[in-house]
Amino acid sequence: MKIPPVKGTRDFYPPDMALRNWLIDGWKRVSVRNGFEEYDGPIFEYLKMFQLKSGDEIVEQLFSFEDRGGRKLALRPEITPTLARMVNQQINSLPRPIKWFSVPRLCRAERPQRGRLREFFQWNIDIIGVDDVLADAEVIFCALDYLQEVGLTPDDIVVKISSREMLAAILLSIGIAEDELEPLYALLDKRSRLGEDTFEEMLTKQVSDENRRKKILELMNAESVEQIGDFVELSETAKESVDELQRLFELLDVVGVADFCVFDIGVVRGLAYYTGIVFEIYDKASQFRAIGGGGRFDDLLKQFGGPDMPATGFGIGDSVLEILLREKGLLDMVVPQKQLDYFVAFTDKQFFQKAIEIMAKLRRSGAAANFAYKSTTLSKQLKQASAQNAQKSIIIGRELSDNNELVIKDMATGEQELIELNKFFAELESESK
RNA sequence: GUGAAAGUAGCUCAGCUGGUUAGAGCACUGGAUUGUGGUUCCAGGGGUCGGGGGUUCAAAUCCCCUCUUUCACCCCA
Repeated sequence: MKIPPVKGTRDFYPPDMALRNWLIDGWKRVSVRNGFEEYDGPIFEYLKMFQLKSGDEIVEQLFSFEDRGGRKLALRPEITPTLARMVNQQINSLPRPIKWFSVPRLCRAERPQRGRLREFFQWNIDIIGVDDVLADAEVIFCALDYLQEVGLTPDDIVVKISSREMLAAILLSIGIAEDELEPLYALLDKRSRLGEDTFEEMLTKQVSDENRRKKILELMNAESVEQIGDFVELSETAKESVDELQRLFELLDVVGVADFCVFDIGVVRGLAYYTGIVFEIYDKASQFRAIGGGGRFDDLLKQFGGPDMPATGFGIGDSVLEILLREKGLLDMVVPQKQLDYFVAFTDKQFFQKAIEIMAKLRRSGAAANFAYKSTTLSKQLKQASAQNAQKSIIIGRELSDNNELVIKDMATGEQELIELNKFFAELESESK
């Protein structure tokens, strides 16, 4: 019986695995140089943890199950609730600010499509305990630090930034009721995809007052933070949020990533727990779905039974990123599959034992070494050496039996040199130290 | 979850107005090459044509169901 792979999952063959590791190693390296420490949690949690604060969207996409003790569990669709749980558990002993990152494997029971799978990896970084917008700037910088490192430029990607807090303050100040906010967020989020007429039509359904409607439509035209005040009169709280956004853009300019960043009032985000600054990263042509996104979730820790502590962070998934990088040609030269330092070949059966002895010695001293299982011609063995990307081949033959010498062949240049056996290993030892 | 299109070798695809043992390129294995590889040449393995059912003398080809993928909704990594 042939069993197919499960819908929306991927098999990682060695070349795929090499790429995945390259991607994830990059995430980790950049996280560390930005001052973040790695953490991880379990791949499943109590179902109710995700039902609590993530919002309906995520809950609908949960893979959930019951264990033998009747516990209702779910595979994690995101790691932020786990982060909140973990931080809360040790909050009194953790030095602030808490700057943590993780590369969790996540599962969501969505309908699979290009760039959207049922199992994927996500790079998350979070700063907990800093309410200053400086933390939001740092988080955005960190994401862009990585994206730039892999070769993406402002011509390729854009970070769209807004503030939920500001949007709420403005909407409230023009007379929108508190309970009307959520559905309105959803509509505003969709605006760019709907087209002007449809958007106005749907807005009319939600906001009956024509005056308010007009103000919202005007507000949508704001192309920069500075312009917002031109379209609507700002309340005191709205003004504070606008100032905060303005400061964020100044900071992004100071750290040199302003070229990537734009203000976009349409960015609201689906997860329910976002409170302040929110952002999403897209390819410039808007050809693919969002590469990543994030924002402030100042209430989450408290909602999970912890202290009132501000937090901000982002997530970037592996699948859209990979599609984008491939399209931009940035994966072409990446990722050598197999890196072998030495391939040990022998010219005659009589040298076989010596060959595996030397191969074992190479491995013990830290070099990656392989050899041919079958005793075949030297030609065949060198062919294998090439196929395995060996940097050098060691040929064991009469030179060894006559003069105790190895033939070292550089596979890139084809050049060969003779070196005395003990001298070779002495040099190898000193290199590894 | 809703709507639409596609599924032929490991990969990219040809064949499809139904008709002899289903093809190519790349990849893979072996040989040409008895002490020198990445090139070339030759040969070989590999497919119940996504799966199941139906129509027919005859199905990769037509019909139905199902699975998977892709696209659009939905939403976002």
